Amino acid sequence: MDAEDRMERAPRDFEALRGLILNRRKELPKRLAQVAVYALDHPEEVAFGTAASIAQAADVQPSTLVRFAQHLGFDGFSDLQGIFRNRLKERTGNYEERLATIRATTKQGSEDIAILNGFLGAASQSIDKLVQTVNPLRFERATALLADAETIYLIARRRSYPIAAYLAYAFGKMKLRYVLTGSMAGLDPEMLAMATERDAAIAVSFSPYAPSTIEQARQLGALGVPVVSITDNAFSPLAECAEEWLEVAEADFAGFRSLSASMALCMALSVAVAERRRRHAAQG
Amino acid sequence: MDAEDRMERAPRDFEALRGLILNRRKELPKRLAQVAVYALDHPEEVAFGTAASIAQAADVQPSTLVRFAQHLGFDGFSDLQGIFRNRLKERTGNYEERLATIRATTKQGSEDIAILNGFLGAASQSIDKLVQTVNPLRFERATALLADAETIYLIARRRSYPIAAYLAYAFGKMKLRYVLTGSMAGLDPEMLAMATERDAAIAVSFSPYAPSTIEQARQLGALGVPVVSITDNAFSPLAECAEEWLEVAEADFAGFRSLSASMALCMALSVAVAERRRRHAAQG
DNA sequence: TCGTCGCTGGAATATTTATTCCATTTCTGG
DNA sequence: CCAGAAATGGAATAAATATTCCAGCGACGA
Repeated sequence: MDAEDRMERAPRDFEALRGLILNRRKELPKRLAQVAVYALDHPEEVAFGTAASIAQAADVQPSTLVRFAQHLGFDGFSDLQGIFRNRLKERTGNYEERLATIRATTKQGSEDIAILNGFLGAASQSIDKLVQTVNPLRFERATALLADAETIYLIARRRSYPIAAYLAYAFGKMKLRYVLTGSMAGLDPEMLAMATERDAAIAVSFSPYAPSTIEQARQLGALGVPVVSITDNAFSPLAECAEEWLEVAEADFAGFRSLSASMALCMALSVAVAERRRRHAAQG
Repeated sequence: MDAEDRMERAPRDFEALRGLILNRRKELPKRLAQVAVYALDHPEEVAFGTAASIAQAADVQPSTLVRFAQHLGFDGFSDLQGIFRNRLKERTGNYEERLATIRATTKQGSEDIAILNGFLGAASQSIDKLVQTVNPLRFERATALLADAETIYLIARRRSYPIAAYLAYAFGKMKLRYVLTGSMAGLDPEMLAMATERDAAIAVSFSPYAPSTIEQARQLGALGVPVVSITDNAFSPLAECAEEWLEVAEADFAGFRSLSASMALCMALSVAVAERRRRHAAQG
């Protein structure tokens, strides 16, 4: 019975395994479900890791891995792991193949896929470019400046607004005090008027620059509030009026500029600021 | 001397290792040369196999493998095998190249720069992974589904909210009718109740899933509104309740997951939908 | 031709890694 | 609320795997 079950159930290829896990997902006990999620989320780790390392990463006991495998009809964990390894083996030769497939698909007229590939390409390119061109010194100065601030004002409109929204989320998570402008119509000037020299601001805008971003950055600058700006060009009005500025040149596809590099930069900026404050707090 | 040699010689990445083996090839004793040839010829076997299995395949003794590794400056066979495994893990386009650049920068830099490089690396990796794993068919179906909708409801909270904010911007630009949820406190249910089968929705959420996103996606699903969801995992509640779903596995740095790939995917999705409508309008 | 030195095979050992087992906890149905 | 069943954690055990060691072999120089 048991052996028979195993014969019948244990899938021998990854897709079947994936399907089986997906089906069983709901009827799986807590820890086994945890393993299921981890396994499908981190197939490489499962393929290469040891039972102990995977168990630790998935926050279960090694024995749970074995039980999970047996539950699915495998002999043991090693048996299950074999499926994950085979998948990787098979896939390795296929990378070029896959790219070719994508290209072929594109040519044979799926415009949707062409667009997707275009944007992925643009994103990839933007990040590469940022890696190459980022000025480390400026990034450090910007971080230091923001780490010293009491409250950080976030200024971004239109296309750049998602970046400010992300910064707001991250700052909130990390307990850094911030104020997001542009949320309540018409009240921004009053809110910004309360900023002091001990605060700071992040202004984000790319050509064509949103007038209100520029205006508010200038207003804060006039109050003596140090402004860190993120923009696309040394001649940007934001570069002029900011105490410190960072350049991000996003590649575009079909006239739509990527946001990927700016997003990565801002994520790094927020974490770096939090980290610096933590260090500072620990020392002082 | 011996230890010093090891320090200097043992390469830490596959390309360097390959170069080293190629250089030494001629001055290597017979059996070790045999291993060298086999290793470069069957890197997958070396990555996955055990010392015994590889030894058998290469027609040498297991101890020869250890000697080979040590000869090259590694601690032992396992150490050498690690290089082969990492290569398979990281094998994605020009990713290795990028990482090399990043590593070089990181060494000479401060912690701030390390953080920046970490996020850029994660972004890069996420995008590469999306390129490899995206399901073109699903992307097309999602596009088609959204192109047919009258109004598109955008559902995303917390970390995913910036993505919805971007979609709102893009849809606005392209004159696609949309409704962004979560803006006015408490009125979402009433707003969503007005959706019909002729509309559609995009729901975005990553683990840990925001409860209100799930709830609203389910509410719309129950009304017969087709939902396209963007999530990180086949087990995501969003994958279950959606008519069509797209998987984005974002890499993380220091526990903060990148948004770059999701962003690129959504940009592509919005443009593809607009483009499809344009085509359709031209035809019909 | 002999002795030395490095290479090699293979067994012995050490180490790592998977698996099993059982006491304890957590569910489930009455 | 209680019994019984299922699931779980963690230590004990078994299995596998890598590494070390050494005797024998073969090349090379004296």
